[in-house]
Amino acid sequence: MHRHESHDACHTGVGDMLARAEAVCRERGLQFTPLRREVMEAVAEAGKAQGAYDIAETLSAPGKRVAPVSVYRALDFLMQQGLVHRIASRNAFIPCAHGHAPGEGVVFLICRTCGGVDEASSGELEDGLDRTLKRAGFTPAHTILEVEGDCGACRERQQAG
Amino acid sequence: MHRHESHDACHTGVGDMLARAEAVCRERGLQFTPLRREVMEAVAEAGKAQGAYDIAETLSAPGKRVAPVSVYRALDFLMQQGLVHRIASRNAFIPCAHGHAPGEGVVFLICRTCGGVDEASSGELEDGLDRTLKRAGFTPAHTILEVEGDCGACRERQQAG
DNA sequence: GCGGGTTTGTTACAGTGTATCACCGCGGCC
DNA sequence: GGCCGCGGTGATACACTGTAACAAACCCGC
Ligand SMILES: [Zn+2]
Ligand SMILES: [Zn+2]
Ligand SMILES: [Zn+2]
Ligand SMILES: [Zn+2]
Repeated sequence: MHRHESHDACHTGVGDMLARAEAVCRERGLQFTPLRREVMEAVAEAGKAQGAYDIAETLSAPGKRVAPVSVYRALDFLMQQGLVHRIASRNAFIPCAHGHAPGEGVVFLICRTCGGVDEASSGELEDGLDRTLKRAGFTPAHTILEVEGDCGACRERQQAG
Repeated sequence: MHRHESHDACHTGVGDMLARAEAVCRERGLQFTPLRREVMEAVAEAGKAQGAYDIAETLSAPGKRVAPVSVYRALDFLMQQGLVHRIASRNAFIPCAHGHAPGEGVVFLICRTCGGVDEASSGELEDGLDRTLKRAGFTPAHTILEVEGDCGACRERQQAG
Protein backbone atom coordinates (compact mmCIF):
# COMPACT_ATOMS: atom_id res chain seq x y z
CA MET A 1 0.00 0.00 0.00
CA HIS A 2 1.12 3.55 -0.44
CA ARG A 3 2.02 6.05 2.20
CA HIS A 4 1.42 9.75 2.14
CA GLU A 5 4.50 11.53 3.38
CA SER A 6 3.00 14.84 2.48
CA HIS A 7 1.55 15.86 5.80
CA ASP A 8 3.03 15.93 9.24
CA ALA A 9 0.63 13.65 11.11
CA CYS A 10 2.33 10.39 10.38
CA HIS A 11 0.55 7.15 9.76
CA THR A 12 0.48 4.37 12.28
CA GLY A 13 1.38 0.78 11.59
CA VAL A 14 -0.98 -2.12 11.98
CA GLY A 15 0.63 -3.24 15.21
CA ASP A 16 0.36 0.22 16.71
CA MET A 17 -3.29 0.45 15.77
CA LEU A 18 -4.05 -2.85 17.44
CA ALA A 19 -2.10 -1.86 20.51
CA ARG A 20 -3.96 1.43 20.72
CA ALA A 21 -7.30 -0.32 20.30
CA GLU A 22 -6.47 -2.69 23.09
CA ALA A 23 -5.31 0.12 25.33
CA VAL A 24 -8.42 2.21 24.64
CA CYS A 25 -10.69 -0.68 25.52
CA ARG A 26 -8.86 -1.57 28.72
CA GLU A 27 -8.83 2.08 29.72
CA ARG A 28 -12.59 2.32 29.26
CA GLY A 29 -13.44 -1.02 30.78
CA LEU A 30 -14.62 -2.48 27.47
CA GLN A 31 -13.94 -5.85 25.94
CA PHE A 32 -11.51 -6.12 23.06
CA THR A 33 -12.81 -9.52 22.04
CA PRO A 34 -11.19 -11.82 19.44
CA LEU A 35 -13.82 -10.88 16.86
CA ARG A 36 -13.30 -7.18 17.42
CA ARG A 37 -9.57 -7.66 17.19
CA GLU A 38 -9.88 -9.61 13.96
CA VAL A 39 -12.12 -6.97 12.43
CA MET A 40 -9.77 -4.20 13.54
CA GLU A 41 -6.87 -6.12 12.10
CA ALA A 42 -8.61 -6.72 8.79
CA VAL A 43 -9.46 -3.05 8.45
CA ALA A 44 -5.97 -1.97 9.43
CA GLU A 45 -4.17 -4.36 7.12
CA ALA A 46 -6.23 -3.69 4.03
CA GLY A 47 -4.57 -0.44 3.00
CA LYS A 48 -7.82 0.80 1.53
CA ALA A 49 -11.40 1.19 2.62
CA GLN A 50 -13.09 -2.15 3.18
CA GLY A 51 -16.77 -2.97 2.86
CA ALA A 52 -18.36 -4.92 5.68
CA TYR A 53 -18.92 -7.85 3.37
CA ASP A 54 -15.29 -7.76 2.26
CA ILE A 55 -14.23 -8.00 5.88
CA ALA A 56 -16.63 -10.85 6.48
CA GLU A 57 -15.11 -12.71 3.58
CA THR A 58 -11.58 -11.97 4.71
CA LEU A 59 -12.29 -13.37 8.16
CA SER A 60 -14.15 -16.38 6.90
CA ALA A 61 -12.37 -19.63 6.23
CA PRO A 62 -13.50 -23.12 5.33
CA GLY A 63 -15.31 -24.30 8.45
CA LYS A 64 -15.40 -20.88 10.13
CA ARG A 65 -17.89 -18.48 8.66
CA VAL A 66 -18.12 -14.91 9.94
CA ALA A 67 -21.49 -13.40 9.11
CA PRO A 68 -21.68 -9.79 7.91
CA VAL A 69 -23.97 -8.89 10.79
CA SER A 70 -21.22 -9.80 13.24
CA VAL A 71 -18.82 -7.59 11.33
CA TYR A 72 -21.29 -4.72 11.44
CA ARG A 73 -21.59 -5.06 15.19
CA ALA A 74 -17.86 -5.07 15.67
CA LEU A 75 -17.53 -2.08 13.36
CA ASP A 76 -20.21 -0.19 15.28
CA PHE A 77 -18.29 -0.80 18.46
CA LEU A 78 -14.97 0.24 16.95
CA MET A 79 -16.52 3.36 15.48
CA GLN A 80 -18.01 4.35 18.83
CA GLN A 81 -14.53 4.12 20.31
CA GLY A 82 -13.12 6.21 17.47
CA LEU A 83 -10.91 3.40 16.25
CA VAL A 84 -12.54 3.05 12.87
CA HIS A 85 -14.21 5.52 10.49
CA ARG A 86 -16.95 4.98 8.01
CA ILE A 87 -16.50 6.47 4.53
CA ALA A 88 -20.03 7.43 3.57
CA SER A 89 -19.29 7.90 -0.11
CA ARG A 90 -17.94 4.36 -0.37
CA ASN A 91 -19.99 2.45 2.18
CA ALA A 92 -16.68 1.29 3.54
CA PHE A 93 -14.49 1.51 6.61
CA ILE A 94 -10.94 2.54 7.43
CA PRO A 95 -8.84 2.40 10.59
CA CYS A 96 -8.25 5.67 12.38
CA ALA A 97 -4.57 6.26 12.06
CA HIS A 98 -4.46 9.48 14.07
CA GLY A 99 -6.30 9.07 17.33
CA HIS A 100 -7.90 12.49 17.21
CA ALA A 101 -10.37 13.74 19.78
CA PRO A 102 -14.08 13.02 19.23
CA GLY A 103 -15.83 15.91 17.55
CA GLU A 104 -12.60 17.08 15.96
CA GLY A 105 -13.17 17.86 12.32
CA VAL A 106 -11.46 15.51 9.92
CA VAL A 107 -11.22 15.43 6.15
CA PHE A 108 -11.02 12.10 4.41
CA LEU A 109 -8.85 12.14 1.30
CA ILE A 110 -9.91 9.27 -0.92
CA CYS A 111 -7.59 8.43 -3.79
CA ARG A 112 -9.57 7.25 -6.79
CA THR A 113 -6.50 5.58 -8.25
CA CYS A 114 -5.04 3.52 -5.42
CA GLY A 115 -8.13 3.52 -3.21
CA GLY A 116 -6.13 4.61 -0.17
CA VAL A 117 -7.80 6.92 2.32
CA ASP A 118 -5.90 9.49 4.28
CA GLU A 119 -7.08 11.72 7.12
CA ALA A 120 -6.27 15.37 7.43
CA SER A 121 -7.41 17.98 9.88
CA SER A 122 -7.14 21.71 9.84
CA GLY A 123 -8.15 24.30 12.38
CA GLU A 124 -8.44 26.90 9.67
CA LEU A 125 -10.86 24.72 7.77
CA GLU A 126 -12.86 23.99 10.89
CA ASP A 127 -13.10 27.66 11.75
CA GLY A 128 -14.32 28.47 8.26
CA LEU A 129 -16.98 25.81 8.53
CA ASP A 130 -18.06 27.05 11.95
CA ARG A 131 -18.47 30.57 10.66
CA THR A 132 -20.39 29.40 7.61
CA LEU A 133 -22.75 27.40 9.80
CA LYS A 134 -23.23 30.23 12.25
CA ARG A 135 -24.03 32.57 9.40
CA ALA A 136 -26.68 30.10 8.22
CA GLY A 137 -28.11 29.79 11.72
CA PHE A 138 -27.37 26.10 11.76
CA THR A 139 -26.25 24.15 14.82
CA PRO A 140 -24.04 21.25 13.78
CA ALA A 141 -24.06 17.88 15.44
CA HIS A 142 -22.07 15.77 13.00
CA THR A 143 -20.07 16.57 9.89
CA ILE A 144 -19.05 14.45 6.92
CA LEU A 145 -16.23 15.81 4.81
CA GLU A 146 -14.84 13.53 2.13
CA VAL A 147 -12.76 14.50 -0.88
CA GLU A 148 -12.20 12.19 -3.79
CA GLY A 149 -9.22 12.81 -6.03
CA ASP A 150 -5.63 11.76 -6.54
CA CYS A 151 -3.06 11.39 -3.80
CA GLY A 152 0.45 12.75 -4.26
CA ALA A 153 2.03 9.35 -4.77
CA CYS A 154 -0.40 8.38 -7.51
CA ARG A 155 -0.11 11.72 -9.25
CA GLU A 156 3.67 11.44 -9.39
CA ARG A 157 3.41 7.89 -10.62
CA GLN A 158 1.09 9.01 -13.42
CA GLN A 159 3.36 11.84 -14.47
CA ALA A 160 6.38 9.56 -14.49
CA GLY A 161 4.67 6.78 -16.45
CA MET B 1 -42.01 22.94 4.83
CA HIS B 2 -39.69 25.32 6.55
CA ARG B 3 -37.57 28.00 5.02
CA HIS B 4 -34.25 29.23 6.21
CA GLU B 5 -34.18 32.99 6.12
CA SER B 6 -30.78 33.00 7.67
CA HIS B 7 -28.62 33.24 4.62
CA ASP B 8 -28.74 35.50 1.64
CA ALA B 9 -29.02 32.96 -1.17
CA CYS B 10 -32.78 32.70 -1.27
CA HIS B 11 -34.65 29.52 -2.03
CA THR B 12 -36.42 28.96 -5.27
CA GLY B 13 -40.01 27.86 -5.67
CA VAL B 14 -41.06 24.64 -7.31
CA GLY B 15 -42.21 26.43 -10.44
CA ASP B 16 -38.92 28.23 -10.79
CA MET B 17 -36.98 25.02 -10.42
CA LEU B 18 -39.00 23.34 -13.15
CA ALA B 19 -38.60 26.34 -15.40
CA ARG B 20 -34.87 26.37 -14.84
CA ALA B 21 -34.64 22.64 -15.51
CA GLU B 22 -36.49 23.05 -18.76
CA ALA B 23 -34.35 25.99 -19.77
CA VAL B 24 -31.12 24.16 -18.95
CA CYS B 25 -32.14 21.18 -21.03
CA ARG B 26 -33.23 23.21 -24.02
CA GLU B 27 -30.05 25.22 -23.80
CA ARG B 28 -27.93 22.06 -23.89
CA GLY B 29 -29.97 20.27 -26.48
CA LEU B 30 -31.18 17.62 -24.04
CA GLN B 31 -34.62 16.16 -23.58
CA PHE B 32 -36.70 17.22 -20.60
CA THR B 33 -39.02 14.26 -20.92
CA PRO B 34 -42.27 13.79 -18.97
CA LEU B 35 -40.63 11.27 -16.67
CA ARG B 36 -37.72 13.57 -15.94
CA ARG B 37 -40.13 16.41 -15.30
CA GLU B 38 -42.19 14.30 -12.93
CA VAL B 39 -39.10 13.20 -11.01
CA MET B 40 -37.84 16.78 -10.82
CA GLU B 41 -41.24 17.89 -9.63
CA ALA B 42 -41.45 15.17 -6.97
CA VAL B 43 -38.03 16.06 -5.62
CA ALA B 44 -38.80 19.77 -5.67
CA GLU B 45 -42.18 19.49 -3.97
CA ALA B 46 -41.12 17.15 -1.19
CA GLY B 47 -39.51 19.73 1.08
CA LYS B 48 -37.06 17.16 2.33
CA ALA B 49 -34.63 14.68 0.88
CA GLN B 50 -36.38 11.87 -0.95
CA GLY B 51 -35.17 8.37 -1.51
CA ALA B 52 -35.41 6.95 -5.01
CA TYR B 53 -37.98 4.44 -3.84
CA ASP B 54 -40.02 7.20 -2.21
CA ILE B 55 -40.09 9.03 -5.52
CA ALA B 56 -41.09 5.89 -7.35
CA GLU B 57 -43.99 5.45 -4.98
CA THR B 58 -45.01 9.09 -5.28
CA LEU B 59 -45.13 8.87 -9.05
CA SER B 60 -46.90 5.53 -9.10
CA ALA B 61 -50.67 5.34 -9.22
CA PRO B 62 -53.14 2.50 -9.66
CA GLY B 63 -52.56 1.37 -13.22
CA LYS B 64 -49.35 3.37 -13.73
CA ARG B 65 -46.36 1.98 -11.96
CA VAL B 66 -43.02 3.80 -12.09
CA ALA B 67 -40.16 1.42 -11.33
CA PRO B 68 -37.27 2.58 -9.13
CA VAL B 69 -34.82 1.90 -11.92
CA SER B 70 -36.54 4.52 -14.06
CA VAL B 71 -36.32 6.98 -11.21
CA TYR B 72 -32.61 6.28 -10.82
CA ARG B 73 -32.04 6.97 -14.49
CA ALA B 74 -33.91 10.24 -14.34
CA LEU B 75 -32.04 11.22 -11.18
CA ASP B 76 -28.69 10.41 -12.80
CA PHE B 77 -29.60 12.68 -15.67
CA LEU B 78 -30.78 15.49 -13.40
CA MET B 79 -27.64 15.21 -11.27
CA GLN B 80 -25.41 15.41 -14.31
CA GLN B 81 -27.15 18.64 -15.22
CA GLY B 82 -26.70 19.98 -11.70
CA LEU B 83 -30.43 20.16 -11.10
CA VAL B 84 -30.51 17.62 -8.29
CA HIS B 85 -28.04 16.71 -5.56
CA ARG B 86 -27.50 13.43 -3.82
CA ILE B 87 -27.17 13.46 -0.04
CA ALA B 88 -24.70 10.67 0.61
CA SER B 89 -25.40 10.42 4.32
CA ARG B 90 -29.09 9.84 3.66
CA ASN B 91 -29.10 7.98 0.36
CA ALA B 92 -31.55 10.61 -0.77
CA PHE B 93 -31.94 13.44 -3.25
CA ILE B 94 -32.82 17.13 -3.13
CA PRO B 95 -33.44 19.73 -5.81
CA CYS B 96 -30.71 22.28 -6.35
CA ALA B 97 -32.24 25.54 -5.28
CA HIS B 98 -29.26 27.71 -6.11
CA GLY B 99 -28.00 26.96 -9.58
CA HIS B 100 -24.37 27.22 -8.62
CA ALA B 101 -21.55 26.52 -11.02
CA PRO B 102 -20.24 22.97 -11.32
CA GLY B 103 -17.24 22.42 -9.09
CA GLU B 104 -18.31 25.18 -6.74
CA GLY B 105 -18.07 23.94 -3.18
CA VAL B 106 -21.38 23.55 -1.40
CA VAL B 107 -22.28 22.54 2.13
CA PHE B 108 -25.46 20.61 2.73
CA LEU B 109 -27.15 21.48 6.02
CA ILE B 110 -29.35 18.59 7.01
CA CYS B 111 -31.81 19.23 9.82
CA ARG B 112 -32.29 16.11 11.89
CA THR B 113 -35.58 17.46 13.26
CA CYS B 114 -37.54 18.57 10.21
CA GLY B 115 -35.47 16.69 7.63
CA GLY B 116 -35.08 19.79 5.46
CA VAL B 117 -31.82 20.22 3.58
CA ASP B 118 -30.35 23.61 2.86
CA GLU B 119 -27.36 24.51 0.73
CA ALA B 120 -24.74 27.01 1.74
CA SER B 121 -21.54 28.03 0.08
CA SER B 122 -18.60 29.99 1.36
CA GLY B 123 -15.48 31.17 -0.34
CA GLU B 124 -13.66 31.28 2.96
CA LEU B 125 -14.52 27.65 3.60
CA GLU B 126 -13.49 26.66 0.12
CA ASP B 127 -10.17 28.44 0.44
CA GLY B 128 -9.48 26.69 3.72
CA LEU B 129 -10.21 23.34 2.14
CA ASP B 130 -8.02 24.11 -0.85
CA ARG B 131 -5.11 25.00 1.40
CA THR B 132 -5.60 21.90 3.50
CA LEU B 133 -5.62 19.71 0.42
CA LYS B 134 -2.59 21.40 -1.07
CA ARG B 135 -0.72 20.91 2.18
CA ALA B 136 -1.56 17.20 2.02
CA GLY B 137 -0.45 17.01 -1.61
CA PHE B 138 -3.89 15.91 -2.66
CA THR B 139 -5.59 16.90 -5.91
CA PRO B 140 -9.36 17.04 -5.43
CA ALA B 141 -11.86 15.97 -8.03
CA HIS B 142 -15.09 15.89 -6.06
CA THR B 143 -16.01 16.93 -2.53
CA ILE B 144 -18.81 15.84 -0.23
CA LEU B 145 -19.55 18.16 2.67
CA GLU B 146 -22.66 17.40 4.68
CA VAL B 147 -23.51 18.66 8.14
CA GLU B 148 -26.26 17.15 10.23
CA GLY B 149 -27.74 19.24 13.01
CA ASP B 150 -30.61 21.57 13.78
CA CYS B 151 -31.78 24.36 11.53
CA GLY B 152 -32.59 27.77 12.98
CA ALA B 153 -36.33 27.34 12.66
CA CYS B 154 -36.37 24.03 14.51
CA ARG B 155 -34.07 25.31 17.25
CA GLU B 156 -36.35 28.28 17.91
CA ARG B 157 -39.36 26.00 17.89
CA GLN B 158 -37.72 23.75 20.47
CA GLN B 159 -36.76 26.60 22.74
CA ALA B 160 -40.26 28.06 22.56
CA GLY B 161 -41.99 24.72 23.16
C1' DG C 1 -24.29 -22.81 41.04
C1' DC C 2 -27.22 -18.75 39.76
C1' DG C 3 -28.83 -14.44 37.75
C1' DG C 4 -28.05 -10.77 34.67
C1' DG C 5 -25.61 -8.24 31.37
C1' DT C 6 -22.80 -8.52 27.13
C1' DT C 7 -21.26 -10.75 23.03
C1' DT C 8 -21.93 -13.79 19.19
C1' DG C 9 -24.48 -17.01 15.83
C1' DT C 10 -28.25 -17.59 12.82
C1' DT C 11 -32.00 -16.49 10.04
C1' DA C 12 -34.75 -13.61 7.83
C1' DC C 13 -35.74 -9.34 5.94
C1' DA C 14 -35.65 -4.28 4.47
C1' DG C 15 -33.37 -0.73 1.77
C1' DT C 16 -30.37 0.82 -2.00
C1' DG C 17 -28.52 0.46 -6.49
C1' DT C 18 -27.22 -1.95 -11.07
C1' DA C 19 -27.23 -5.20 -15.19
C1' DT C 20 -29.66 -6.83 -18.99
C1' DC C 21 -32.71 -7.18 -22.57
C1' DA C 22 -36.72 -5.83 -25.08
C1' DC C 23 -39.59 -2.26 -26.81
C1' DC C 24 -40.85 2.26 -28.36
C1' DG C 25 -40.47 6.76 -30.67
C1' DC C 26 -38.13 9.74 -33.40
C1' DG C 27 -35.02 11.43 -37.14
C1' DG C 28 -32.02 10.70 -40.84
C1' DC C 29 -31.18 8.16 -44.98
C1' DC C 30 -31.74 5.30 -49.01
C1' DG D 1 -42.48 4.14 -47.95
C1' DG D 2 -38.93 1.15 -45.69
C1' DC D 3 -34.79 0.92 -43.05
C1' DC D 4 -31.56 1.99 -39.47
C1' DG D 5 -29.49 4.08 -35.46
C1' DC D 6 -30.07 6.09 -31.14
C1' DG D 7 -31.72 7.70 -26.83
C1' DG D 8 -35.34 6.87 -23.48
C1' DT D 9 -38.39 3.73 -21.10
C1' DG D 10 -40.41 -0.72 -19.16
C1' DA D 11 -39.69 -4.89 -16.90
C1' DT D 12 -37.29 -8.51 -14.58
C1' DA D 13 -33.77 -10.08 -12.09
C1' DC D 14 -30.00 -9.53 -9.34
C1' DA D 15 -26.10 -7.61 -6.25
C1' DC D 16 -24.85 -4.91 -2.47
C1' DT D 17 -25.68 -2.69 2.09
C1' DG D 18 -27.68 -2.74 6.47
C1' DT D 19 -31.05 -4.13 10.35
C1' DA D 20 -34.51 -6.84 13.33
C1' DA D 21 -35.37 -10.64 16.17
C1' DC D 22 -34.28 -14.45 18.82
C1' DA D 23 -31.42 -18.04 20.66
C1' DA D 24 -27.11 -19.65 22.43
C1' DA D 25 -22.71 -18.83 24.60
C1' DC D 26 -19.93 -16.27 27.57
C1' DC D 27 -18.39 -13.63 31.56
C1' DC D 28 -18.56 -11.88 36.13
C1' DG D 29 -20.08 -10.96 40.57
C1' DC D 30 -22.93 -12.92 44.27
ZN1 LIG E 1 -9.31 9.25 12.51
ZN1 LIG F 1 -3.28 7.09 -4.49
ZN1 LIG G 1 -27.18 23.12 -5.51
ZN1 LIG H 1 -35.34 22.00 10.75
